[in-house]
Amino acid sequence: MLVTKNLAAQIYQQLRHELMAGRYEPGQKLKLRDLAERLGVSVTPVREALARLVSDQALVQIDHHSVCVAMMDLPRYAEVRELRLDLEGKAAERAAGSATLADIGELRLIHQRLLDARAIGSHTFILLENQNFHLALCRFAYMPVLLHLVETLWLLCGPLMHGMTRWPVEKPKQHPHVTVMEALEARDGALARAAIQQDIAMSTEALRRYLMSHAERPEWARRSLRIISETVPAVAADRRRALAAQGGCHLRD
Amino acid sequence: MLVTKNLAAQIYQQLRHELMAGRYEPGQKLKLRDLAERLGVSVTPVREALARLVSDQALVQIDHHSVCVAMMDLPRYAEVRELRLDLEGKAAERAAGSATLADIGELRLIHQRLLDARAIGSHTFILLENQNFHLALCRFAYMPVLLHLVETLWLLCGPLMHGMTRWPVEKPKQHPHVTVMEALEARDGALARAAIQQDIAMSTEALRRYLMSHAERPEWARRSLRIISETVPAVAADRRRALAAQGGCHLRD
DNA sequence: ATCTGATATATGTTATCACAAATTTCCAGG
DNA sequence: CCTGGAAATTTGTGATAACATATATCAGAT
Repeated sequence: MLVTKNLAAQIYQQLRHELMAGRYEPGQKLKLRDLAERLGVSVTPVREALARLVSDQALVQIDHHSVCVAMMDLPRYAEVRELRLDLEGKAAERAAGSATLADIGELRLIHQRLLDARAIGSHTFILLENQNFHLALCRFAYMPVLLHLVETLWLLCGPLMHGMTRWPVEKPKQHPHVTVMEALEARDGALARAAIQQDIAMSTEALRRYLMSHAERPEWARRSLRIISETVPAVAADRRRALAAQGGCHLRD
Repeated sequence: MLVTKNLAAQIYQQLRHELMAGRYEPGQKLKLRDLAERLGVSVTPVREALARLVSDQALVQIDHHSVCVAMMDLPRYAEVRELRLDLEGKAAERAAGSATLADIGELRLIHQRLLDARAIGSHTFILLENQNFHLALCRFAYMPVLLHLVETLWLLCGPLMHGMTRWPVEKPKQHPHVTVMEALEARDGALARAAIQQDIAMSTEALRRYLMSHAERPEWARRSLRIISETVPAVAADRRRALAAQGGCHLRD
């Protein structure tokens, strides 16, 4: 088994993690040669990595030639929140039936690290371990496609955390994560769903307030909010024409 | 306004549409120079396009150096089906409140083309217009993130349609699409959701049977089913170490 | 002093080349 | 005829160069 993948994949992973960790500012332009120089490689693999992140919608094409970190406004964030409630709720419910004891142990470890990070006041690590907890929970549902969708959502709102210095210190009787883990042990799907949804609702409220206070953005970056779909309706006609021209044949080697 | 985007983006769009239309066989290897020659360009933009499709999980890295069309087995397809029921159901419900008369008119046009295609027995166009209907419905919910997720799911199961020559000729009193459009006019979200879910359930049943009859796949392609997540747990430790090494500083220019 | 236009710099795009790794081909040996 | 291994071909990877376009800089005119 080879541990080192190609350069482009490594760079993609690194940028993806940095994006999810909120290390780039929304609207920030990413320059090819700058990144290449910083990473000590040529522009070719960097281009490939950026292209993949555009596909992930973590970056957006701003004007046919330069890319920037995706922006988010209030309506879009509300949408991400709603979808996270649905999808992570479903994952939690499913995980209650599929998570092994080892899985639950891993969740406990992650949550302990989260508590440690909170104890020393490290916001970076609080964010990171919180993300780890949510993604691990989705992993333990053993639904790879669902996990992919949830990762997409986390990647989307990662840049929002940029510059975030406070994390809500919830004061319920018990941290929702603990309730989730108890529910998994008890194989109580409904409780697991409710608990993770409460956690999402609480933590996203903080981000929502943060987003409202930073509502104004660079004027040119506003456009990135309009980019919504890869299959634009305008090309549908051309698609049909192209398909008709080529008939029903398949492009097998 | 410039109509021509760069080569890599054009190729990405073309391959994406071809994938969604089922013009490639699951497990089929895609060779860089073959594609480049067929498209009349050099390998560089093709590489970028393929990289994006790997991010979309429409293609998978098979052994660190070659990519093939993503495979799907029965459990994974069940997952896609379940997620489609949820997400497209939500979109339909939302669209009932947000779709304009023009939007409903567009749906009617698409459905008419679907009927035309069925009349002449063109399976390619039946598939295409059916896909158009579902994606347009999601578009009219005006939830761009949700639309992106649903497109991801359609892209994932596009290759399954490869070589599909029959489409279920449902015989309910009324085509579910018609019920959807009526529900949108009546602003009845619950009905719209139920109707599109019935449509999904009916049409996916045919694909499920098709998948069962083609269960056996090239041996080496089986591996592609194991590739599930970009943020593998193994790298979590290194991530934390890297973050710690760089402190809390941000990578602003 | 400000605006305008030209030049210069920066930046994205794409083809080509050199290299490495994998696959295939083909020949020798059994 | 089959098998093993070496050579040849194929295929992906990544750097570089040439080019196009956008942005910045600066000089000159009003």
